[in-house]
Order: sequence, then C-alpha cells, then structure tokens
Amino acid sequence: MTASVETSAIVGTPAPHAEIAYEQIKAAIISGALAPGSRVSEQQLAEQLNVSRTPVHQAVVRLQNEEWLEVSSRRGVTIAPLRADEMREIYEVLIGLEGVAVASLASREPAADDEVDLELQDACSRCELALEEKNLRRWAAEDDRFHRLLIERSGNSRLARVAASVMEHAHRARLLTVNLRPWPSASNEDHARILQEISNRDPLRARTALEDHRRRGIATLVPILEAYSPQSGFAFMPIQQR
Amino acid sequence: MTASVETSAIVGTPAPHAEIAYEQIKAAIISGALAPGSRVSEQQLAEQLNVSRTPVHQAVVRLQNEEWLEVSSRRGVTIAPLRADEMREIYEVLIGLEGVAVASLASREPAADDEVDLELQDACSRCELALEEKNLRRWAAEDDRFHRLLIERSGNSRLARVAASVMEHAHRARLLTVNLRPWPSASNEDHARILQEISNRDPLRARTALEDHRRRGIATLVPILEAYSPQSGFAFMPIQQR
DNA sequence: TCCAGCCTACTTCCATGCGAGCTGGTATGC
DNA sequence: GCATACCAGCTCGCATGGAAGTAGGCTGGA
Repeated sequence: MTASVETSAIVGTPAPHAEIAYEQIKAAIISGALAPGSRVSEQQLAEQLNVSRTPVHQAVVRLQNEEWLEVSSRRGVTIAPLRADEMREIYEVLIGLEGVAVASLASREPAADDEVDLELQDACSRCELALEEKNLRRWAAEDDRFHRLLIERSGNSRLARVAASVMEHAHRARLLTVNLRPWPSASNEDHARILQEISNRDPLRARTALEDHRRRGIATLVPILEAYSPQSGFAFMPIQQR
Repeated sequence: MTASVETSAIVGTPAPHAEIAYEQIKAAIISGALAPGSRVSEQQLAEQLNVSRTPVHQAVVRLQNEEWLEVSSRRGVTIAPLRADEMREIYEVLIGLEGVAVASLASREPAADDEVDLELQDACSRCELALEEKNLRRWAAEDDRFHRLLIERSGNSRLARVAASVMEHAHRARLLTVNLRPWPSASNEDHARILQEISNRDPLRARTALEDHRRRGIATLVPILEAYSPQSGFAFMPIQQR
C-alpha cells in the first residue's frame, strides 16, 4: 500500500515504553526541564509520561549507569548536578576519543573533492552561518552536529557510540550556559584549522588542533560553572513540582 | 558492639538482586560460561540465579546497552559474538582513552621515588613474573591489572569508568584466546618502555609507546579471531543448555 | 514429495500488589 | 524551651500474572 514515514528505526514495533521513558527523561535533563540537582520520584515521572512504574524504573537505572542521575534507594531520584571538575574530566575523555577519530580521518588516502571532507566543510559553514546570524542556540546545535560528524565519519562505530554518549553530557553543559558564555569567535577558526589538517592528511597536527580546540572550550566553560554554586548545581528553569 | 566484616560497600543493604544478576551474567559472558553467539532466555537466567525475572530483565537491558548481548524482542537473548572487526574498533577506542591517561600521568611534576611510578613498576614486574612462570592465565590477569592501573592512577575518574567498561571487552577476547596466541614476549618490553617514558615525564612519547603496544596487541589478536568463524563467533566452552 | 497455512509454545514486556526502609514532622518528657 | 523518640507517609525494589507477538512445527492438500 502506501508507505508512511517511519517514526524510528523499524515501524511496526511501536517502541517499548522503557525506551520512550529513557529518551524523554534524558531529553528533559539535557534541556534543563529537569534541573541539575533537583529531586523527583519515579512515580511522578511515570505519571507525566503516561506509563507504569516498571519501564520508568528501567530507564532510570539505565540513566544512572550513564551518570545522568542518581537513584538513592527508597529516597528518590536526584538529577546530576553540573560541576566544573566533572566537566573537566568529560572534556579530557572527549579529547581522547575525538582525537582518535580525527587522526583516523586524517589517515585516509588523499583525494580531491573527497566526499567526507566536503561534508565536514559544510557542517563547519553552518556553524559560521549561525554565528553570523548571532543565533547562539543554533550555533550550539550546529557545533554539536559538527563534532558528532567528526566521530561518525571516522568509520569506527563503537567509537562513535561511546563518544556520542560522553558528548551529550558536554552538550548539556553548553546548552545550559549558552547565554552566559562570551562570544565564541575563535571556535570557527579552530574548526577550520582542524579541517585543514584533516584535508592535509596530517594525523598528528589534526589531533593537536582538536586538542587545542577542546581545551579552549573547557577553559571558557569552567569559570562559568564555578561562578554558580558548585556543590548543588544550579537551575535556570523552574523545577517541576506540584 | 563488635564490627563484622563488610561484604561489599555498605553492610545492611544486602546488594540488590538486579546488581547481582548484572555482575553474574557479565562474569559468565567474560569467562565464556555463556558462549559467544549462544542464545538463552531471561527465564533460564532467572532460574539459575535464583531471582525473579524482573531484576534479570533490568540487568539484561543494561548489558545490552554495554554491548555484551542483544535482546530481540520476544525472541530471546543472544550473547555477543567475538568478531575481529569489533575488536579492532575496541582497541582503537582504548588507544584514545589510555592515551589520555598515560599522557596525563607523564604530565605530572617529576619526583624521585614517586609513589605512583613505583606502583606501576610493581604491576609491571608482576606481569614479568607470571611470564617467567609460564602461567598464561595469570599473565592475562596481571596484564589487565597493569592497564587498569594506568587509567585509575590518571586522576580522571570518569575516564577510568569509561575505559574500564571498554577494557572488559578486550579482556574477554584475550581470556578466550589466551591458549591460542603466540608467546607474548614483546609485551613486557612494551610495558617497560611506557613506564620509562612516564617517569621521563614525556607525554608524547609515552602516548606513542602505549599506542604501539596496543597496535601490536590487536595485530596478534585479529588473525586468531579471523581463523574462527568470524560471523557467529565461536565457543570454547559448552553452551549451557538443558 | 513438497508447499502453504495454521496453531501452539515460548519469549519479552508491562501493570500492579506488597514489602522494607528512610525522612520529616509531631508529640511528649525533662 | 529543647531534645528525643515515635509515627505516618512516601519511596524504591521485587515478584507475579497477564498481554502481545514471533518462530517453528504440524497438518492438510496438491
């Protein structure tokens, strides 16, 4: 018959409730709807998501394992706070993982009009465009897209999965601080230099360029995070409570 | 009153069933008791572990997320096969993560009789000892311990957690192939060189040394894995079935 | 002998009931 | 007025029953 647009990977299996709960709760944490340091109960989450407690509990355990929240037995769920030292550690991990990806990209056979090179250039241009339009939120999204593309095009799917999981934490921190940070003017130059070294097929320099870029990123992020109560995290958006 | 020895972290809470199931199943996969590519049902696992199906299901979902197995909806659980290309990817990820750890270790202030340096030297010696005794299984364990120490002493706990999770996959592959591989004579020299560069406080050379070491490791592992059916994985031990 | 269609057995997945334990508030004794 | 002990409410954790869905065998027909 007619083909309808697939909502996710395979249509027909309507996505299990546990998966829905996982995605929704994680999205709420990243966006800040569930504020860092706030407390909720699994029952509240279940009611808001219109599923029973079991799939919510599964999702919560999974999210705890990925360090998005902490569940104290019989005490409730605490959303992970945003701490400067945590972010420092995360950026170090990213340097390692993205470094491998970038070096791998720069180790391919050179080719004129290489498709991957062009794709990366395109993503880089979109960052510049968002910045010219002075749209910081879109810039954050495009910047995230650029970095995700770097690891996805490395050809190592395991690397991509691990890095994507870590990168989401960094993305959350950037989203919640995007209006507090100084104007990211140097970012695009960094990106351009990374791509330059990749198309030069120079793995060492490419990795160094990425490392410098990430270190500048954490250097701007840390003082912002430290300015806010470093223990309990902070909340831009109202905590969901009734 | 009298203090009794704690079994785990905090006594009084006797370790949740979900945690028990997670650890036991993962251990069974790593040891080969649950053979690569084999299929089991959650109910079978629950009966063997003497817990109900709920905590087993939670553990299984978590293990699927860490790529130890795959759960096909309403079809059962499939233990992850051992594939050469998977292992190649895992070793690349390890190069990135351990590289950061080693560089970080080599970036500390130099100090005579540095405690961490000595601890690493000790772990290295234990590898040599196991090799001199021609005890391959113990060598595999000591080698694992050495690499785990490298990341744990890096001072980055997030890095340690991520890397440990990935490293367990490599450890499983080594355990299941330990009797098939050539004698690991060069391994100790590699370790010694890494430690040398760390105590020289030379981050770049230390990272390069580790990279070389890991590349040699995957170069010996891949042909062994490829010699066995690369699609379905392989089974050294009998599959648990009734 | 081969093929097609049905049907049974088995699997994961979800909802709900119950139990154990922690927290915060309140009342009582000093 | 203050400290302490108790109690009620709320929370997670686990077990169990039912529902939905798939795979593979089995039967009937050509």
